Amino acid sequence: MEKAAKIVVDCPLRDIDKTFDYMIPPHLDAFIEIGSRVIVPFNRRMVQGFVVDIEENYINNEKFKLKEIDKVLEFPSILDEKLVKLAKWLSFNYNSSLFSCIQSMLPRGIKLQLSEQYSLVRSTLDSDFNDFLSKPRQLGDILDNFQLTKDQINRYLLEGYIKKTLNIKTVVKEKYLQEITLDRDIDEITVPATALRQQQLLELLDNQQRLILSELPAPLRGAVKVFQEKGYIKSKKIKVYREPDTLNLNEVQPKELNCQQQKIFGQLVESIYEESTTTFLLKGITGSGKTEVYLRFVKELINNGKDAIILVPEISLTPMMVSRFKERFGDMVAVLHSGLTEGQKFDQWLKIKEGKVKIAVGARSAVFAPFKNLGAIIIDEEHESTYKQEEQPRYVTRDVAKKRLEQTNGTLLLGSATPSIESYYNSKIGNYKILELNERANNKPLPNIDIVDMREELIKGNKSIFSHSLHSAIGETLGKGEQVILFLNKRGFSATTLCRECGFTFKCPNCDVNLTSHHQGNFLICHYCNYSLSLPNSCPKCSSKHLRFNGLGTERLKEDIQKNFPGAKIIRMDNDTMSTASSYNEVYQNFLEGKANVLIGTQMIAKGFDFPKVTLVGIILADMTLNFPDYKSSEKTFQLITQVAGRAGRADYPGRVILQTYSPEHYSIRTSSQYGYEEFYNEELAMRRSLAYPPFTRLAKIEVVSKSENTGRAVVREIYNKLEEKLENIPESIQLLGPVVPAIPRLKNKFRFMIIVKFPHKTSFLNIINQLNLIKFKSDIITNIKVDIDPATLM
DNA sequence: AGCACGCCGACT
DNA sequence: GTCGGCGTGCTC
Repeated sequence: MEKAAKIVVDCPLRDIDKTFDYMIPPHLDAFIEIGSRVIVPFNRRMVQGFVVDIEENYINNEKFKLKEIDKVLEFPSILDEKLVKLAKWLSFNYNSSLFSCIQSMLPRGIKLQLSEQYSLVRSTLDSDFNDFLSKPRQLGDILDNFQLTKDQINRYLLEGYIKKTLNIKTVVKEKYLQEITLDRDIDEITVPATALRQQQLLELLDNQQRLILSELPAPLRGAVKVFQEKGYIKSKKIKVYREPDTLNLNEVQPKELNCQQQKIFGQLVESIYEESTTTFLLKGITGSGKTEVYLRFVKELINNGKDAIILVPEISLTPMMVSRFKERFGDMVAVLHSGLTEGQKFDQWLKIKEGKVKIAVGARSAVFAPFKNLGAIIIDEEHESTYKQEEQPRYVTRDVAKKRLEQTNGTLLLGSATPSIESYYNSKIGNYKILELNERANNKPLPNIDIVDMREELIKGNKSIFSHSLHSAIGETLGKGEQVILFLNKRGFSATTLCRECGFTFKCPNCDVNLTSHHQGNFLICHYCNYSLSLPNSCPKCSSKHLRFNGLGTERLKEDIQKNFPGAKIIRMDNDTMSTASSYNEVYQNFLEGKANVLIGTQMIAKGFDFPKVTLVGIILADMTLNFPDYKSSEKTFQLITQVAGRAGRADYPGRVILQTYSPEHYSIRTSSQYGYEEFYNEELAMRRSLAYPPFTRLAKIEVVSKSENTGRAVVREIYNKLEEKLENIPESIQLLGPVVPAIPRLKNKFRFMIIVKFPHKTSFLNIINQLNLIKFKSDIITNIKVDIDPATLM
């Protein structure tokens, strides 16, 4: 009786989701489990792989003998069985290769670089060759130095002159420090009176007992060497975990919970002891103290011996959340997000894996943090679209979290001031339990939102981008020494640049979009492919000199503010000004300290900011997000307005919000200005129902991207026909739409074609799409096929 | 992805 | 004849 293992190999294959079978040799049997990382021979070379299944009674076929697993890399295994199970679920549900799913669960730095080396076993007739191979050499090295062919090398191998060994290198190395301590009684050590450095070192060692070699100044390291030679000291390697920078931490006493918070806390605590998974939706207005509830809940989990994961929507928000948790839980917290260095990521992951921490705070991929006894996952700002992974595997974090928690009967806690339509609907139909916080902790009312109809301003003869009321409000606010935030969801100077005589507009040569002007209009840049061009003096088509900037971006807004309010000190915050990782924090500090009094920004200013002196928020043009050609644009607009409005009046001064729009009658704008989530939800849900959009149906987006327009069109047609044929015999109603031409048909010089599928929640569609093996429709290397299940947008 | 095989043209 | 160009096919 023999054992075999199913293994996913680290090798991109045409047959996207194939596993390969290998024998488990008896001497490795004790170390191989589901989730083990192994090295296997694969088509004349060695590759890395993961064990995803073990077959106990494998009968080896004489005709087709399986190869054996060569090495096991870690024991206990790098992934546990539960995570492998989750990877299989991911692979099935998001039409992704099992390998890509496993990869997304591990830090990239864990990857190995394999290379083969040759060394001498017994002497050949060529003495130069013998000398050369006295130490291990790469094949390329040998071929460069000797007139040998690969065949001749292989003959040497066969005849036993040389041998091949596998060299395994990790991309990221674990970090160690040298710690030195005295190895003798201090009285036994005599240092010459002239040796100043040695005396300093001895004194330091006497005072501090242990010293870290790399922290000593260079001259003292010389003295360390002398001591080492004399045997006065011993040194020891100590493992350190690389830590990301954190904001300044203060000792913080837990805040008293108010009545609402207390009640919610009670319900969360109850769920810890339940033998099933509960999903809670915590709907709490800005400033209602959601984080304090998270902190208390996590404390309770830890007291029960469980681990917790806290997810935040983007990297810039992690430092805030991390410091809140570190203040309360000290070094029980690990941080995981893509802004860390490879080494930091690796070490933070290792700390979790080794059970050294109980809490992980991070971006979406932290949902896979390798805790053994996961008690809860908290998803803060659950409605954010950043929780959708846009690369393979294209998962929805909320659904992955739920699936993962089912393995340990853990609790899923979704928090938001403006829950996604899907989540709120789920709470209405009883899938999630709703928890509500509608009192602000400081009892301050939410700021008033005044809508200004920009059409009327135009009729009144006001052609500027500021309505009368916004203009005077900015003046007043600045006059009182208070601060203003202006929100505009478009970076750059102007949206389009056109010729006033012939109507020519500047377009990107690679994408079907207009170029956005930057740097006072001197440069034209494509926001999709970064193509840029300096603005010519005249129209390329008719040579007219009358070029005009149309539409408004943050850059021009800044210029206009400067013109209208000469005393204003302005900071701009958008993708262009946020070049480095630290700039976010810099802007935050500068504005907080009052070094500027106007903050202009795109949606990145909508979240997390807490400035006590901001009393006015201006939304320059709410229509910008509203007119996005996507079924979620109303929802996004509502959420953005609510969030941005929440930046005003956070401390002692009352705040106000002025919202400028050309469509004040739109329900997103109407309801958000009243903080009417329920009204918005009802209108939006009715719309979704009538048009058959989520949550009433599920969506899939199949996108064909090709350098050749004709190939792309042909491939999408072929897929459509095949799908149509497969769906014929299915009783459930699955709706195929397309092929659809997307809003931007050409991006980075590639043509795009889409098929949209609407399918029910209980579905066999996933089976069908997985069996279809779309890769085989791929006719050439210039055509790509992407499948996105539950996409964040249909664009 | 890599690695070998094979089939064709350019050269000793 | 044979060296090497890269198109094609396979990987338990």
